[in-house]
Amino acid sequence: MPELPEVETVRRGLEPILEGQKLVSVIVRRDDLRIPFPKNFAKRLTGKKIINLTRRAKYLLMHIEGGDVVIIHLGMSGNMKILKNNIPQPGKHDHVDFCFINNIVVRYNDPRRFGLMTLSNEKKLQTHRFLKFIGPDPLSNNFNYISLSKSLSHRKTTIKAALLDQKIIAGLGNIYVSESLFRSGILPTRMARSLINVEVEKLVANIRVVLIEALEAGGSSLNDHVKPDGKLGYFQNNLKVYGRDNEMCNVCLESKIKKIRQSGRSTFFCPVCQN
DNA sequence: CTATCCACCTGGCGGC
DNA sequence: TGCCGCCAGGTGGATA
Repeated sequence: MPELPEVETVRRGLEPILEGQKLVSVIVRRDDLRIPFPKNFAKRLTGKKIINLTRRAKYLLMHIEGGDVVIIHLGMSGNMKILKNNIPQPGKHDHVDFCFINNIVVRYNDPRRFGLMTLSNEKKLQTHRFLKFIGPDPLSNNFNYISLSKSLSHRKTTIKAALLDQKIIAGLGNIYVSESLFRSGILPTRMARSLINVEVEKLVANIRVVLIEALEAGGSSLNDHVKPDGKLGYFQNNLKVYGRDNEMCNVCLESKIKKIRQSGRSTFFCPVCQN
Protein backbone atom coordinates (compact mmCIF):
# COMPACT_ATOMS: atom_id res chain seq x y z
CA MET A 1 0.00 0.00 0.00
CA PRO A 2 2.00 2.84 1.24
CA GLU A 3 4.28 5.13 -0.64
CA LEU A 4 4.35 8.84 -0.01
CA PRO A 5 0.84 9.66 -1.29
CA GLU A 6 -0.77 6.89 0.73
CA VAL A 7 1.12 7.74 3.90
CA GLU A 8 0.31 11.42 3.47
CA THR A 9 -3.33 10.54 2.86
CA VAL A 10 -3.36 8.57 6.10
CA ARG A 11 -1.71 11.49 7.88
CA ARG A 12 -4.27 13.97 6.60
CA GLY A 13 -7.11 11.67 7.52
CA LEU A 14 -5.86 11.07 11.04
CA GLU A 15 -4.63 14.53 11.91
CA PRO A 16 -8.00 16.13 12.72
CA ILE A 17 -8.90 13.13 14.89
CA LEU A 18 -5.62 13.05 16.80
CA GLU A 19 -4.65 16.68 17.11
CA GLY A 20 -4.95 17.95 20.65
CA GLN A 21 -6.59 14.72 21.85
CA LYS A 22 -5.61 12.81 24.92
CA LEU A 23 -4.74 9.13 24.61
CA VAL A 24 -7.10 7.46 27.06
CA SER A 25 -5.44 4.12 26.49
CA VAL A 26 -3.14 2.35 24.08
CA ILE A 27 -3.66 -1.36 23.48
CA VAL A 28 -0.76 -3.33 22.03
CA ARG A 29 -1.60 -6.93 21.20
CA ARG A 30 1.86 -8.32 20.43
CA ASP A 31 5.49 -7.86 21.41
CA ASP A 32 6.70 -6.77 18.02
CA LEU A 33 6.00 -5.82 14.46
CA ARG A 34 9.12 -5.75 12.32
CA ILE A 35 10.97 -4.63 15.43
CA PRO A 36 9.94 -5.00 19.08
CA PHE A 37 7.76 -2.33 20.64
CA PRO A 38 9.75 -0.29 23.15
CA LYS A 39 9.45 -1.25 26.80
CA ASN A 40 6.44 0.45 28.39
CA PHE A 41 5.31 1.74 25.00
CA ALA A 42 1.63 1.91 25.93
CA LYS A 43 2.33 3.12 29.44
CA ARG A 44 4.47 6.02 28.27
CA LEU A 45 1.71 7.26 25.98
CA THR A 46 -1.32 6.71 28.16
CA GLY A 47 -2.87 9.92 29.46
CA LYS A 48 -0.74 12.09 27.17
CA LYS A 49 -2.04 14.54 24.67
CA ILE A 50 -1.09 14.32 20.98
CA ILE A 51 0.19 17.63 19.68
CA ASN A 52 0.14 16.79 15.98
CA LEU A 53 0.97 14.21 13.32
CA THR A 54 3.68 14.86 10.76
CA ARG A 55 5.41 12.81 8.08
CA ARG A 56 9.03 12.24 7.10
CA ALA A 57 9.43 10.10 3.97
CA LYS A 58 7.09 7.16 4.65
CA TYR A 59 7.28 7.56 8.40
CA LEU A 60 4.43 9.05 10.41
CA LEU A 61 5.54 11.02 13.45
CA MET A 62 3.09 11.41 16.30
CA HIS A 63 4.27 14.28 18.47
CA ILE A 64 3.29 13.84 22.12
CA GLU A 65 3.11 16.45 24.85
CA GLY A 66 6.24 16.30 26.97
CA GLY A 67 8.53 15.65 24.01
CA ASP A 68 8.03 12.01 23.08
CA VAL A 69 7.55 11.18 19.40
CA VAL A 70 6.00 7.96 18.14
CA ILE A 71 7.67 6.84 14.92
CA ILE A 72 5.29 4.75 12.81
CA HIS A 73 5.96 2.97 9.53
CA LEU A 74 3.23 1.10 7.66
CA GLY A 75 5.57 -1.31 5.88
CA MET A 76 3.94 -3.07 2.95
CA SER A 77 0.54 -3.83 4.40
CA GLY A 78 0.02 -1.46 7.33
CA ASN A 79 -3.19 0.49 7.63
CA MET A 80 -4.76 2.88 10.13
CA LYS A 81 -8.50 2.95 10.51
CA ILE A 82 -10.67 5.38 12.42
CA LEU A 83 -13.44 3.65 14.36
CA LYS A 84 -16.30 5.36 16.15
CA ASN A 85 -18.91 4.18 18.64
CA ASN A 86 -19.55 0.49 18.00
CA ILE A 87 -15.95 -0.68 17.97
CA PRO A 88 -15.68 -4.12 16.34
CA GLN A 89 -13.71 -6.86 18.06
CA PRO A 90 -10.09 -6.74 16.94
CA GLY A 91 -9.25 -9.10 14.09
CA LYS A 92 -6.20 -11.28 13.67
CA HIS A 93 -4.02 -8.49 12.33
CA ASP A 94 -5.29 -5.58 14.43
CA HIS A 95 -2.13 -5.05 16.46
CA VAL A 96 -2.56 -1.65 18.10
CA ASP A 97 -5.48 0.53 19.22
CA PHE A 98 -5.06 4.18 20.13
CA CYS A 99 -8.16 4.97 22.17
CA PHE A 100 -9.68 8.41 22.72
CA ILE A 101 -12.70 9.85 24.49
CA ASN A 102 -16.18 9.50 22.96
CA ASN A 103 -15.54 5.95 21.77
CA ILE A 104 -13.05 6.86 19.11
CA VAL A 105 -10.32 4.36 18.25
CA VAL A 106 -7.51 4.60 15.75
CA ARG A 107 -6.67 0.99 14.92
CA TYR A 108 -3.43 -0.18 13.33
CA ASN A 109 -3.79 -3.27 11.15
CA ASP A 110 -0.84 -4.95 9.43
CA PRO A 111 -1.09 -8.53 8.10
CA ARG A 112 2.54 -8.86 7.06
CA ARG A 113 3.94 -6.95 10.03
CA PHE A 114 6.63 -5.20 8.02
CA GLY A 115 5.56 -2.00 9.73
CA LEU A 116 6.98 -0.70 12.97
CA MET A 117 6.29 1.57 15.91
CA THR A 118 8.95 2.97 18.14
CA LEU A 119 9.62 5.94 20.37
CA SER A 120 12.00 8.85 20.11
CA ASN A 121 11.85 12.42 21.34
CA GLU A 122 11.97 15.87 19.81
CA LYS A 123 15.61 16.42 20.69
CA LYS A 124 16.91 13.20 19.16
CA LEU A 125 14.45 12.93 16.28
CA GLN A 126 16.66 14.39 13.56
CA THR A 127 19.47 12.02 14.37
CA HIS A 128 17.33 8.94 14.93
CA ARG A 129 18.82 5.98 13.04
CA PHE A 130 15.69 5.59 10.92
CA LEU A 131 15.48 9.23 9.96
CA LYS A 132 18.93 10.77 9.82
CA PHE A 133 19.88 9.64 6.32
CA ILE A 134 16.60 10.42 4.63
CA GLY A 135 16.82 12.73 1.63
CA PRO A 136 14.65 15.66 0.58
CA ASP A 137 10.89 15.33 0.46
CA PRO A 138 9.77 15.59 -3.18
CA LEU A 139 6.96 17.95 -2.27
CA SER A 140 9.33 20.36 -0.51
CA ASN A 141 11.61 23.02 -1.95
CA ASN A 142 14.62 21.02 -0.84
CA PHE A 143 13.93 18.72 -3.74
CA ASN A 144 14.87 20.40 -6.99
CA TYR A 145 17.02 20.11 -10.07
CA ILE A 146 20.20 21.10 -8.21
CA SER A 147 19.78 18.65 -5.35
CA LEU A 148 18.71 15.73 -7.52
CA SER A 149 21.39 16.10 -10.18
CA LYS A 150 23.99 16.35 -7.47
CA SER A 151 22.74 13.18 -5.79
CA LEU A 152 22.58 11.23 -9.05
CA SER A 153 25.92 12.37 -10.43
CA HIS A 154 28.10 10.15 -8.27
CA ARG A 155 25.83 7.11 -8.28
CA LYS A 156 26.94 3.86 -9.85
CA THR A 157 23.56 2.27 -10.14
CA THR A 158 20.45 2.44 -12.30
CA ILE A 159 18.05 5.35 -12.11
CA LYS A 160 15.38 2.91 -10.88
CA ALA A 161 17.46 1.86 -7.90
CA ALA A 162 18.56 5.42 -7.21
CA LEU A 163 14.99 6.73 -7.03
CA LEU A 164 14.00 3.92 -4.68
CA ASP A 165 16.84 4.92 -2.35
CA GLN A 166 15.33 7.00 0.44
CA LYS A 167 18.65 8.79 0.94
CA ILE A 168 18.31 10.38 -2.49
CA ILE A 169 14.61 11.16 -2.41
CA ALA A 170 12.16 10.52 0.41
CA GLY A 171 8.94 8.69 -0.16
CA LEU A 172 9.05 7.09 -3.61
CA GLY A 173 8.36 3.38 -3.80
CA ASN A 174 8.13 0.76 -6.50
CA ILE A 175 4.93 2.08 -8.07
CA TYR A 176 5.73 5.76 -8.31
CA VAL A 177 9.29 5.21 -9.50
CA SER A 178 8.00 3.32 -12.52
CA GLU A 179 5.32 5.95 -13.11
CA SER A 180 7.70 8.89 -12.78
CA LEU A 181 10.24 7.38 -15.16
CA PHE A 182 7.53 6.61 -17.70
CA ARG A 183 6.21 10.14 -17.67
CA SER A 184 9.73 11.46 -17.99
CA GLY A 185 10.54 9.21 -20.96
CA ILE A 186 13.52 7.67 -19.19
CA LEU A 187 14.36 3.97 -19.27
CA PRO A 188 14.62 2.49 -15.76
CA THR A 189 17.77 0.63 -16.78
CA ARG A 190 19.74 3.81 -17.49
CA MET A 191 22.61 4.52 -15.16
CA ALA A 192 21.71 7.32 -12.77
CA ARG A 193 24.77 9.36 -13.66
CA SER A 194 24.03 9.16 -17.39
CA LEU A 195 20.97 11.40 -17.20
CA ILE A 196 21.38 14.71 -18.98
CA ASN A 197 20.19 17.99 -17.50
CA VAL A 198 16.89 18.13 -19.31
CA GLU A 199 16.06 14.60 -18.15
CA VAL A 200 16.72 15.43 -14.52
CA GLU A 201 14.52 18.49 -14.90
CA LYS A 202 11.74 16.36 -16.33
CA LEU A 203 12.11 13.88 -13.50
CA VAL A 204 11.84 16.55 -10.83
CA ALA A 205 8.67 17.90 -12.43
CA ASN A 206 7.08 14.53 -13.12
CA ILE A 207 7.78 13.07 -9.71
CA ARG A 208 5.89 16.01 -8.23
CA VAL A 209 3.02 15.67 -10.71
CA VAL A 210 2.60 11.94 -10.15
CA LEU A 211 2.67 12.27 -6.37
CA ILE A 212 0.29 15.20 -6.29
CA GLU A 213 -2.19 13.48 -8.59
CA ALA A 214 -2.13 10.39 -6.41
CA LEU A 215 -2.52 12.53 -3.32
CA GLU A 216 -5.53 14.29 -4.76
CA ALA A 217 -7.13 10.99 -5.75
CA GLY A 218 -6.49 9.60 -2.25
CA GLY A 219 -7.75 12.68 -0.53
CA SER A 220 -11.03 12.57 -2.38
CA SER A 221 -11.81 9.06 -1.17
CA LEU A 222 -11.46 9.88 2.51
CA ASN A 223 -14.34 9.78 4.90
CA ASP A 224 -14.14 8.38 8.40
CA HIS A 225 -12.09 5.42 7.26
CA VAL A 226 -8.54 5.98 6.21
CA LYS A 227 -7.88 3.74 3.25
CA PRO A 228 -10.52 1.19 4.24
CA ASP A 229 -9.47 -1.57 1.88
CA GLY A 230 -5.74 -1.13 2.37
CA LYS A 231 -5.21 -1.22 -1.37
CA LEU A 232 -4.34 1.34 -3.97
CA GLY A 233 -7.75 1.06 -5.60
CA TYR A 234 -8.55 4.68 -6.02
CA PHE A 235 -5.42 5.50 -7.96
CA GLN A 236 -5.17 2.35 -10.04
CA ASN A 237 -6.85 3.93 -13.04
CA ASN A 238 -4.19 6.62 -13.11
CA LEU A 239 -1.29 4.18 -13.28
CA LYS A 240 0.11 4.17 -16.80
CA VAL A 241 2.65 1.36 -16.53
CA TYR A 242 2.68 -0.24 -13.08
CA GLY A 243 0.92 -3.59 -13.17
CA ARG A 244 0.09 -3.19 -16.86
CA ASP A 245 2.61 -5.57 -18.41
CA ASN A 246 1.45 -6.99 -21.75
CA GLU A 247 -1.12 -4.20 -22.10
CA MET A 248 -0.76 -1.79 -24.99
CA CYS A 249 0.80 1.51 -23.97
CA ASN A 250 -2.00 4.05 -24.14
CA VAL A 251 0.37 6.91 -24.91
CA CYS A 252 2.30 5.68 -27.98
CA LEU A 253 -0.20 2.95 -28.94
CA GLU A 254 2.74 1.14 -30.54
CA SER A 255 4.19 -1.09 -27.89
CA LYS A 256 3.10 -3.28 -25.03
CA ILE A 257 4.21 -2.41 -21.51
CA LYS A 258 7.16 -4.53 -20.43
CA LYS A 259 7.91 -5.94 -17.01
CA ILE A 260 11.47 -6.61 -15.93
CA ARG A 261 13.20 -7.49 -12.71
CA GLN A 262 15.68 -5.04 -11.15
CA SER A 263 17.42 -5.87 -7.89
CA GLY A 264 14.72 -8.33 -7.05
CA ARG A 265 11.78 -6.04 -7.71
CA SER A 266 9.45 -5.54 -10.66
CA THR A 267 9.87 -2.57 -12.96
CA PHE A 268 7.33 -1.58 -15.63
CA PHE A 269 8.06 0.58 -18.66
CA CYS A 270 7.24 1.29 -22.28
CA PRO A 271 10.19 0.60 -24.59
CA VAL A 272 8.90 3.11 -27.13
CA CYS A 273 8.07 6.04 -24.85
CA GLN A 274 11.17 5.58 -22.70
CA ASN A 275 14.77 5.67 -23.91
C1' DC B 1 32.22 5.04 1.44
C1' DT B 2 28.75 2.39 -1.81
C1' DA B 3 26.08 -1.46 -3.95
C1' DT B 4 23.75 -5.70 -3.27
C1' DC B 5 21.39 -9.29 -0.75
C1' DC B 6 18.69 -11.10 2.82
C1' DA B 7 15.38 -11.37 6.29
C1' DC B 8 11.24 -10.20 8.22
C1' DC B 9 5.67 -12.00 7.35
C1' DT B 10 0.82 -13.21 5.50
C1' DG B 11 -2.42 -13.71 1.87
C1' DG B 12 -3.99 -14.05 -2.80
C1' DC B 13 -3.65 -16.00 -7.19
C1' DG B 14 -2.65 -19.13 -11.11
C1' DG B 15 -1.43 -23.69 -12.38
C1' DC B 16 -1.65 -28.52 -11.90
C1' DT C 1 -10.99 -28.72 -3.99
C1' DG C 2 -6.40 -28.72 -2.53
C1' DC C 3 -1.70 -28.01 -2.58
C1' DC C 4 2.42 -25.50 -4.27
C1' DG C 5 5.07 -21.96 -5.84
C1' DC C 6 5.24 -17.32 -6.78
C1' DC C 7 4.24 -12.62 -6.08
C1' DA C 8 3.18 -8.26 -3.45
C1' DG C 9 3.14 -1.17 -2.21
C1' DG C 10 9.49 -1.59 2.32
C1' DT C 11 13.78 -1.22 4.47
C1' DG C 12 17.36 -1.97 8.22
C1' DG C 13 21.35 -4.34 8.65
C1' DA C 14 24.86 -7.59 7.14
C1' DT C 15 28.09 -8.43 3.71
C1' DA C 16 31.39 -7.74 0.04
